[in-house]
Amino acid sequence: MLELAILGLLQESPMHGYELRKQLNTKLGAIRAAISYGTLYPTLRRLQNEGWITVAGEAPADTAEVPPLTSRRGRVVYKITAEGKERFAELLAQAGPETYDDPGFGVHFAFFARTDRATRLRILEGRRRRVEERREGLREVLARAAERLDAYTLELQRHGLEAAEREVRWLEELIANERSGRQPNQTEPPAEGAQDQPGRP
Amino acid sequence: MLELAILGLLQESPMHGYELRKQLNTKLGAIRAAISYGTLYPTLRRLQNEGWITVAGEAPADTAEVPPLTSRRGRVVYKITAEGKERFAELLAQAGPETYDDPGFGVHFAFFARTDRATRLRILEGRRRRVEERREGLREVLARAAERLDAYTLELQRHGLEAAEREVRWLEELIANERSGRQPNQTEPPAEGAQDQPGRP
DNA sequence: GGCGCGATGTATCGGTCCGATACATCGTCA
DNA sequence: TGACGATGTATCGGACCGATACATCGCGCC
Repeated sequence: MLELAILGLLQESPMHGYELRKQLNTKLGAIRAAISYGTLYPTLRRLQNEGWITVAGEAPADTAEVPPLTSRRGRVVYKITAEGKERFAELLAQAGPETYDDPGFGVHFAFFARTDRATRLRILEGRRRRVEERREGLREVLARAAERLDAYTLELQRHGLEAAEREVRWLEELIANERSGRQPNQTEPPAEGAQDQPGRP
Repeated sequence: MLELAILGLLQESPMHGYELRKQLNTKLGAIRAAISYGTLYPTLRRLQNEGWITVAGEAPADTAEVPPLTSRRGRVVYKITAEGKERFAELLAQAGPETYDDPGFGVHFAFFARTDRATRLRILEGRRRRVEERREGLREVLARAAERLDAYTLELQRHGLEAAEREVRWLEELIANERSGRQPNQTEPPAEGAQDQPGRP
């Protein structure tokens, strides 16, 4: 979940916590509201203990990616390790849990550019199945228990049903695109160097 | 959150945990996937300690609402207290936290039939403001950081933006309906006895 | 000259909720 | 008789959040 996102962003460049949170929010802004520091810092420590990331003291001026901004002080810069890259690939390949409202799908999707097509298809189809199940559940409630629910609850179910139908259509489109080898939109694939190998660092 | 939903359902009739979970799932099916027992039972105990609910031993056969099904055994039937009803009204009146992806709005909405119009409008408008903020944030990312994100991440943002726009329209409609005194759909108001007083038991 | 104020930056704490798991009873169908 | 699924209660570890605390920096305003 958050572990996957952190490793994915640190794979692009080392960062300190504050910057990491900002990038996390723009990358995952469509999924979750804003990641909390009460989650971020303990998770960073856990990743450190597991050996997936290391701290790189103060921000070194020799790295062109991170402009030193002001002076050197408090900032703790995190950097992914070789084991961390393996862990990232491992997390990328496995789908999240079976629940509908799990944000794991969105996080996986946000890193689809680093995933191979077979895994993308597997995850998209798994998601589609879950949303379809939810859709059927809502339809059943609306068809069979409608008279026992008040107008507001019914309206809520209708809205949820419409959202589920919409997401299924979206997923169908994405799956069709994947099968025909196209990108999700008309944009050219990035084709930059040294980040197209999903599994082996 | 869950406390509000439990008190709301127990207000209608006493229930044991298993049945409570089922009704919770149909009532809130459009919001959350399925409430876990690891949440339900500790919450029930907490509500009991606070005095909002009491356990009613075994299922009494004299209550017409709860058919005894099989024999009397393990089942723990929960019942709301007078203080619990006050607590329910108090929770109903106050809006949830300020975050976008909080399920509190949906739970509130599911009990709108028990809320007065002013509170309904306040909650709907608060929700609209939050979704609008999220929508603006996504638009900004799509307008200003699009070239730094890959095609999949962009597609995710687009889908999130569309969902946000859609929800704003939905909320506008609901707000307009509230202002003109209509129900969310064309259904007649229930008009059953003794449950139209939102605040005072 | 100085003073406040918002952005930057790290960190903890209590609480909510989830997924997995365990265990026991009941009715049904083979 | 015995396997199986539905019913039913319960605990445990872990993920994540919201509030809070605290410190520094640059900038504008008086």
